[in-house]
Amino acid sequence: MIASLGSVKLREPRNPPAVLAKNKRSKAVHAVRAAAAGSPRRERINDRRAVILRAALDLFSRFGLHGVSVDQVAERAEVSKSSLLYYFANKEDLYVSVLRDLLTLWLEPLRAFSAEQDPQTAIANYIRRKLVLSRDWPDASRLFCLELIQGAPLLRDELAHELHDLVMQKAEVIQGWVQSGRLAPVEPVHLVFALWATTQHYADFAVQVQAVAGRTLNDPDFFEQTVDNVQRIVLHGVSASSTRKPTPVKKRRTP
Amino acid sequence: MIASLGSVKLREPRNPPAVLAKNKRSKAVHAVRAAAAGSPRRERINDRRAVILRAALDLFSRFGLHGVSVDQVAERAEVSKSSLLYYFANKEDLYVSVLRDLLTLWLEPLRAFSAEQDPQTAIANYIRRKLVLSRDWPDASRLFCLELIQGAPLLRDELAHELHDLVMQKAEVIQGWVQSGRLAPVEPVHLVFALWATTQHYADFAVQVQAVAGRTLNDPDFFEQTVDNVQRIVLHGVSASSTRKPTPVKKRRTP
DNA sequence: GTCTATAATTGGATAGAC
DNA sequence: GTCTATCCAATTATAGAC
Repeated sequence: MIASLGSVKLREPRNPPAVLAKNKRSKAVHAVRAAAAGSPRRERINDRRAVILRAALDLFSRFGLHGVSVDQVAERAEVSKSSLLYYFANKEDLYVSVLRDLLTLWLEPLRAFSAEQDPQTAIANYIRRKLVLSRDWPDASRLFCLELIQGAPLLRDELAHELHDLVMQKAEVIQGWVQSGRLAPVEPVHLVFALWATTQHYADFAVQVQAVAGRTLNDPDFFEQTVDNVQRIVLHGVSASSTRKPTPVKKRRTP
Repeated sequence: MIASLGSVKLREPRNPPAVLAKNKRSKAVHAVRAAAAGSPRRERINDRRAVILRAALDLFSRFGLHGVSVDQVAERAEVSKSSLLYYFANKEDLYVSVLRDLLTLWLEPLRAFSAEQDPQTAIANYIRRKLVLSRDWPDASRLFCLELIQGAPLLRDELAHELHDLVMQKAEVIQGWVQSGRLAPVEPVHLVFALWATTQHYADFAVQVQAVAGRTLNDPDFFEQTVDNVQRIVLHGVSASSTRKPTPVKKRRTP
């Protein structure tokens, strides 16, 4: 099994741009594992691991577990294959290690919901935060999406517990907002799904967004336009009869 | 081609219901190759191709191009590997053949948008139609999603033309609705994205939906609840101040 | 058109030197 | 901890009989 990168990107040259950088926070994420670091030696080891994890995320998010060879990850991380297999027991261990780090990042914005907040503000903030994530870590979003689509065999347990519990807990908060009349009647889980879907879309389907809109979230103007529109749609809907702040749409180029 | 409902139920035994039928268009699509069909022999060949394509969709949508071997597709289609490779030049040819059929199906609901419609009805209908697709062909949705996430190397051209043109055309329709005051001010592409995202979510992330809500679109009650909630959110928003038809939420179990 | 056998390659994982 | 060399399983694709 397994395939070469070549077979996916048919029309592209080998050797993708060695750019990774960009993601300065990755270290923070992996610091979970670094736990009781301290000694400079530990640090170096964790750096090494972090570099490998970063490379793995980059490749797995684009080609999937089976679309990437251990060799390719090693090459991108600039370590030898054997060295990589010193840090991670095997390919799957590497893959799961990447995924675990993502789950925390992924669920973070939802945790912010709490009953005492103003629901409209909470939702507007959530949308912005999630779109920031989609902009800054699109590959994290994509890898998570890939895994979910394929039935999340490696995350099933976490989904069934951690995620389920969190959503149920927040569903109660939302339900409270509805019952107190501060939110229109809506089934909480569907609101959560709508929030996830509309925001992650811009990361997961960046290619499609680019094809259709000509821009992605990396364009600051498009980013703000997106935040604004998603907030409007979810909060006020597109129905003309809806009461809404009379925020006229600025004349914007839509390529 | 097209999918069986079976692909959602992940823990089931091999050999899904050999049902395919259902989509009579598959034959028409492959008729490209069949050229001047007609003879019963030609028909049998196309059946064979269709069975293989069906099996391929089922597997590719769950494991991706690289997660499935030609042998596995052959086994599921109940033909020998060599026989499969008689109908399709190679693995990639098979994969692309599956994808091409999907694009049409995928874009169909959007084509229905036309200026003379009432926007609210058009959007409500779109949501229902797309959710029907998500329910009945979840693996079609997923395979398309998989391909898009990975940058759609094999669909890039179609995306850049067919899809781009269609969306631009419908964006004008939406823009017209906004300008005539029949729709709240919204940037058309973002509305399109929101419609896609919220509806496909239920197919692509069926595992997550199952984990969180305890049900999927296959449950008729949950299906109607989903249609209702997505329509509300997109049309009227969740903001309590919105004018909305006073449709009280029926008391529903949310496991 | 379909099958069996097999060639040719890829890629995960390990052994063992340094 | 890191590297080179290598083993071995899995897979794509083809050859050639029927």
